[in-house]
Amino acid sequence: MRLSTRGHYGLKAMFDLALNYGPEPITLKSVAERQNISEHYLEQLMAMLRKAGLVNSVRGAQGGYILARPPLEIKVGDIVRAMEGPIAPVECVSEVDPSQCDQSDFCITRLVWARVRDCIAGVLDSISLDDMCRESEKIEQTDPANNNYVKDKGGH
Amino acid sequence: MRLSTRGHYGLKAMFDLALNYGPEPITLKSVAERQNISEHYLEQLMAMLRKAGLVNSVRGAQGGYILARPPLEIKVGDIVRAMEGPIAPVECVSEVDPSQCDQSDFCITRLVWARVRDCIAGVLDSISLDDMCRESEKIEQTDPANNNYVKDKGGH
DNA sequence: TAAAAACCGAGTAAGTTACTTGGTTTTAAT
DNA sequence: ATTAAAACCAAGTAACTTACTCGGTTTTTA
Repeated sequence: MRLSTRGHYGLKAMFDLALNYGPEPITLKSVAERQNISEHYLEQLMAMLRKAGLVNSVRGAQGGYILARPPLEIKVGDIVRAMEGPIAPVECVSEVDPSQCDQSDFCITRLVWARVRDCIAGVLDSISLDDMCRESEKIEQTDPANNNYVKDKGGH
Repeated sequence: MRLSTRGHYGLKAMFDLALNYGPEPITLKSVAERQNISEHYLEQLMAMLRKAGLVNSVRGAQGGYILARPPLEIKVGDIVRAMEGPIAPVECVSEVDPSQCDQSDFCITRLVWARVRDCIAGVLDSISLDDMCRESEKIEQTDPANNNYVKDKGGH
């Protein structure tokens, strides 16, 4: 019942882009450094997020990545599905074309897994990147010592 | 976000033992046949369930397996934990000794995974094998054609 | 004593994961 | 025009996991 690092890192990276959301793109290198992820590996994950339409990229010097939509409009569920595929504790209750077994109509275990799937999807789809950013600000207020990976905001 | 077949088959097998719950042990062979699981593989899964204290075994001819407790006292969560380990979408929110990263105190993604973990555990721990048996009877009443893997109950 | 059953340990093919390596292409700044 | 910074791309790979199989031994009942 584990996520792979794709989903784990994918959310970290997207959250990083949300915390640093603005008009300018964020370099993959800086995300990788802040989030402590191998740069080349994160590149592959970013490609998946881009193909899923969750981030846009800007090529060339001063380029980088930006969220394709504002943080409020991106749900954790979108990210997890992009990185891990349809939510499905077992294949026969996959959100997308579940496989049928001969007893699927009467299978009680299947009903259990369907409930698990729905509860996971419910949680993931109820949390937006914006929710996470606001949560982060709350923590920052109670303990200003931690900067939560936000790019240097102070005057230059 | 997938269970392995261990959890999948493990629940099927336990549900089978619950449907056929009684004073006599059920042979692994019959469970394997009804549930369409490789006999030798199921043997290994049964060993895990036995070590977790969820089933008792009776050796020798006419032997087999019986639930260690009545179906009402066995939750799906017990079975999944026995087969798949502690519930943990990512390692750092494992139910059992979660690994710490340097930011765990302030990590927002971690809070998301903790919520996922709690919702999964909540569903799994709210369903007992007895619940599943009752659900099965309900379906049997609406459509008597399907026998839901229950051992032949008719007169001998 | 034979058969039925659980128990046990080792092997294994295929797939997945979490990367790394070594580039090419695009673009802004100089 | 050149340089450097960045995204983009394809392939390889070591380690691990999964889902089994194989070939037995031991226990117990009929």
